[in-house]
Amino acid sequence: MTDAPPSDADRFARARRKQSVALLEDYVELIGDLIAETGEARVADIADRMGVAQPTATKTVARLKREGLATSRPYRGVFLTEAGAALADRVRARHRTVVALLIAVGVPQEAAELDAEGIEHHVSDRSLAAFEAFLKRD
Amino acid sequence: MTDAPPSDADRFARARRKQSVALLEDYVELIGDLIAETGEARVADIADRMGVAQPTATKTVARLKREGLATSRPYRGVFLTEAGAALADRVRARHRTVVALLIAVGVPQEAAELDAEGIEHHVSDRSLAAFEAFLKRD
DNA sequence: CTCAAAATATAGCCCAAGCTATATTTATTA
DNA sequence: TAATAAATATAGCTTGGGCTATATTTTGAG
Repeated sequence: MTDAPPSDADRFARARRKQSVALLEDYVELIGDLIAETGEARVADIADRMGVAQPTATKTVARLKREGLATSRPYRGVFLTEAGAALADRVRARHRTVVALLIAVGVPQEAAELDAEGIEHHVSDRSLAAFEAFLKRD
Repeated sequence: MTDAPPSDADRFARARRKQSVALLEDYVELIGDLIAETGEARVADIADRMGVAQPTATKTVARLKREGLATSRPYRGVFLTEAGAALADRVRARHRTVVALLIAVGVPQEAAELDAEGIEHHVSDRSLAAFEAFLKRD
């Protein structure tokens, strides 16, 4: 009996854990985007694109550094570590797949892009694989 | 130009708002379930099913009361207001639809039930309608 | 009916994530 | 190059949602 069905408490705990990394995923993806677009990720731009005040972005970047996902020096731009860059790639790919899946089942594009922002963080690898298989069908 | 495409900041802000009501939705649905199953919703049972400590459940119930979703008297069970019961019904229906949609696109049942717990809170009415239409197809 | 057990409430702590206001540093321009 | 503007950091506050420890109330057994 090593795999009894997960209890409600297990499911809720899992959703809480996913939520706690969601913000880190968003920041890492955004930093990767900014570097790709403009060559650097400045705190002011991160704050602007995330829709938060600048000190909020500074604080979250500090958390990214604690978690080994980013580096930065005072008054300078933010960079991703290897782990951060790898996470950004995975998050970006997953985001695209979620949007495509939503559109494939009939969700209008704008709603798909809005909803994907919250949904993506809760899509497990198993679900992601299923989404990809579904999108490849004829 | 009343409907320019939502900015990144808009999308993130929207996801943050959805997240802030997610916990209330879960509690309200659970309280409805407990009342249906056992005739009453006790704080200890809520805490157990949510997988949190009892004072955490007490505090969240207080927030439900502030938001007009539940009522309770000291040392007594928790009840839903009309608004709370209506929300519980909507949440329960949406949860079922999300699980069914995930299974319909090929997600294994267990993964579908786990992932739905986090996904459901970010599914807009437009997406929900699309899911229902998709599930009704031949 | 009393008293012990169970349930609930309260106090007080932590951390994350938001904010405003202000200090500090870097960059630009006159 | 000195002064100003822009960017970043820091301080300190709020709220939400966790926790443990403990007080209080209700319930149920003898």
